[in-house]
Amino acid sequence: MKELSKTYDPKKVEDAWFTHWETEGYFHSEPSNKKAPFCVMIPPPNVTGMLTMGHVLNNTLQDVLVRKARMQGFETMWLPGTDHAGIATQARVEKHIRETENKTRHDFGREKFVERIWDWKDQYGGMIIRQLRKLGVSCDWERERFTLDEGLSKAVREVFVQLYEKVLIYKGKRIINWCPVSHTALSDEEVIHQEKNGKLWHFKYPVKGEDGRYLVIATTRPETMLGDTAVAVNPKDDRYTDLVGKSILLPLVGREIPIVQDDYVDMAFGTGAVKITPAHDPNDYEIGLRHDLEFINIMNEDASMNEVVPEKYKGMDRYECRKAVVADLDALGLLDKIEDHIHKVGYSERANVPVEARLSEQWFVKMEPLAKPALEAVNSGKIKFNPERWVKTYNHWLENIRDWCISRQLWWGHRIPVFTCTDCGWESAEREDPTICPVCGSKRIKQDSDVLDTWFSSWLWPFSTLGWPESNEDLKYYYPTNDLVTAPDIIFFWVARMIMAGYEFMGELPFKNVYFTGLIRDMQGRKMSKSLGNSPDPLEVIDQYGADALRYGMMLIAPKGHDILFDTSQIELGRNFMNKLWNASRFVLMNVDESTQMGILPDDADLETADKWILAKLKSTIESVDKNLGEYRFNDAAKDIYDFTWNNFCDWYIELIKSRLYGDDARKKNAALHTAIYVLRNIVKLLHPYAPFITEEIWQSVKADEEKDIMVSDWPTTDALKPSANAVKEMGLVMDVITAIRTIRSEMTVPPSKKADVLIGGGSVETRSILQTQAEYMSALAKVKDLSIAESVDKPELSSSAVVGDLEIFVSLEGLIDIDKEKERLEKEIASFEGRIKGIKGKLNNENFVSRAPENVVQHERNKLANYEESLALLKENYGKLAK
RNA sequence: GGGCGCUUAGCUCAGUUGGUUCAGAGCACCUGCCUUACAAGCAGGGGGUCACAGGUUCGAGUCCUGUAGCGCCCACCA
Repeated sequence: MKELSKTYDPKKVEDAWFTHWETEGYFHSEPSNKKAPFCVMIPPPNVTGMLTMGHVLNNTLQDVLVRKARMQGFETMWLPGTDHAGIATQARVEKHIRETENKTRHDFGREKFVERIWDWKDQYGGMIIRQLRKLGVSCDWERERFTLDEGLSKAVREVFVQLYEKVLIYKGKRIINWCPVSHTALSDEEVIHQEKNGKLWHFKYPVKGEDGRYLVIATTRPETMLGDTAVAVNPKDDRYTDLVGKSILLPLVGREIPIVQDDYVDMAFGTGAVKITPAHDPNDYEIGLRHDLEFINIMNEDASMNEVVPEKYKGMDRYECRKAVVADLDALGLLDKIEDHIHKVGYSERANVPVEARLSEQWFVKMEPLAKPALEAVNSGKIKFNPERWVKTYNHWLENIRDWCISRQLWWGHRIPVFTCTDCGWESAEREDPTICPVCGSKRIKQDSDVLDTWFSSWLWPFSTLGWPESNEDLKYYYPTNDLVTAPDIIFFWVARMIMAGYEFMGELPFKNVYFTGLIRDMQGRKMSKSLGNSPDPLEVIDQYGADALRYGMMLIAPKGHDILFDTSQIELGRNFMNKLWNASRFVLMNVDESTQMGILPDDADLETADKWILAKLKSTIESVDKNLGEYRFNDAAKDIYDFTWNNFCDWYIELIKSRLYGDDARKKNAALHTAIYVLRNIVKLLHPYAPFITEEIWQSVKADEEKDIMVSDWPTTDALKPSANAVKEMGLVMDVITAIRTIRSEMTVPPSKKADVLIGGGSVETRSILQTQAEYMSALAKVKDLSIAESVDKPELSSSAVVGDLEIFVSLEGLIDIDKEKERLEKEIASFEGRIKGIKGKLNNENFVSRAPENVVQHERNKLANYEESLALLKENYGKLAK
């Protein structure tokens, strides 16, 4: 027999078990014709990433699903991997090179720089994968993929070509979101709108040919006036009717620009006159198109002013220029007024600086045709969202979907496979790099220099990782996958697009269920972030409490899809539970000897009420865990196991069997011990998906020799467990009596060492016989010396009393009873019963209740009333005896 | 401007089909215990008008309407 240490030390076992599982090949999956598949694709973390609490939550949830499925006999495959994260990774390496070598990417050139990123990736990247392993997650590590690896790159290229050929990918000159730090275009989803306190500047624009007459415009972006090519008013605005057709002499620039009419202009906002900068604002761009205006780009890639602006402003940063323009207009007497103004400013998701609207040529995916099947799949219920409310968000986005800007002016990523001939202008997207132009035969062929948005590879993840576009066994077997677990903040970036890609390229849904997690916040409700320093390092938490404690604690506080306020102290709960389980196991194992058989249930004839009771509780626990996990109620299932283990098994059952274990009757001892082992085996199995390490460790001591490791064992069933209503009822009674005695003892501060005589009177013959049978339990658990049970008993002179239903209980407390305390106790009890009785009487006196409520409900109230009244009578009687 | 969510004990939160202890858990607090599995523990206890106002119902923490506060998402008002 294996001796367990007194406190559980996760450090001693966790790494060893992980290595063992990996060596045994438990993580790996291959298509099987005997088993049904269960497949989960990890949301690939950024290759630059470090493990956060968000990852802990997300990956533990997946591991719970996966480990349970594996135990249930599915051929289970959880595919891990990382995302190349274009902007983030490139920026990281650029920073690294700037800091270590004081160089920029341009010092290297494209090819060399990309090589440097690969070097960096090999050296520092994928840290998060190693960290995930510390968490114990059971991914198929042999199948790890990277969005920029060869296979996935091939899938990306195939998809691009297909969409290009269907003209669902096109190149267009548009106003896009431009990040002035990363120097690239961004998609709409990569822009975060933040509310800011800004100003609304009112400028006087001189009307040409009308000396001293001005048109006052209002703007939040003074610096862009250098690129103004019109002023617009609403056609219905009669304040300005006479100005239409006239023009403005643009101050500081001297350009003559027209005054135009456009419905877009809101007469009620500002002055009703708007400056139009078609190259720097999406609305102005539309107006520019409608009125055939000039498009003047006044900025460089870094949002500094370019050479088309007047000399003075050239090279200025946009905000520096803003100050200068305002000052200069003021000096000219053209600043009318400045108002405070709250407005939304778009920030670059990655670089956290305001984005610039920029007119440029980019590649787009036409989304509307892809959205249709994706909408249908979710709304028909083929794909289920948990919680369901995210369907609305999903629908809203897809119903108003806009084309996806997929080109990025970066070097790190999948290069756009579009080639043009410099001689004849031929252009095409190609699966293989062409060497000569198929039209004119020229060898002067250029590939587009941009790369694709990172999400353009992520949206293929559920099938590109399985080898698509090659057809193969993996793809046939594992696709469509089962569950996707992800945070709701990437519902547009990723979830919706994966569904679209699934239907477009595979003709089928990519997964059947989506579980949206909550966001992890700190106790003040703030998002966890590096800059706030409020994000605990999961590895430190693991070091302190163990991976199981972290995982289990996290699951226990992770309600269904709500944000989570996280504090490390909450993990203590998990740690305490692991230790409790450890010690319960230790206790059971201390009683094991060579004759003990693991995994058998004793003969029915040998089972005592307590055994039947714990087995009945186990049965309902297994059922509840199954039900809750089936509904993605991870926290409820975790709580089921906790309550059963701690409250039923440890606090009651183990205490109840001690006398048998310590006694001489081998048969009784065996029944108790084997029941305890049976229950414990089921507990560790139920808990294994949540806490894989400790359960594997304990399992080794309670498994039969021929049994496999717990990770690949069978999920608990209730097949061998019979419900036992009698045992539950009987134990309930015994536990109530024990608690009543304990309460008296505690309230009278009887020292635990002191045993007391107890008299129990009243009740039915049946009740008394139950108590008589279980007398030993009461003696042991309530520290009773002599116990007498009779139909009627006389209250001992110096005693304290309690009432349990129609039973009265006297605890004889010579020398310890405090009459005043006892009086107070009973008065409180009496008041409590009187209150309850009053409530029920009120109900039963209500004619409507009696006539309209279901019979069983009414009957239940009547029973309750009768019971309470009986209890009250006994209480009053005893109180009367006390008073005299 | 639309949409979603939250409000239950001092704190963090459960509460699934309206009705069996449905007013709960953990932490914190109070009392007593190093009782040979566990002080990361054991036994007992105090503590809440379920945000507010209406409504439906025999019956509402639970369903409906409205209000307030907080939070999030989406949207081109300069």
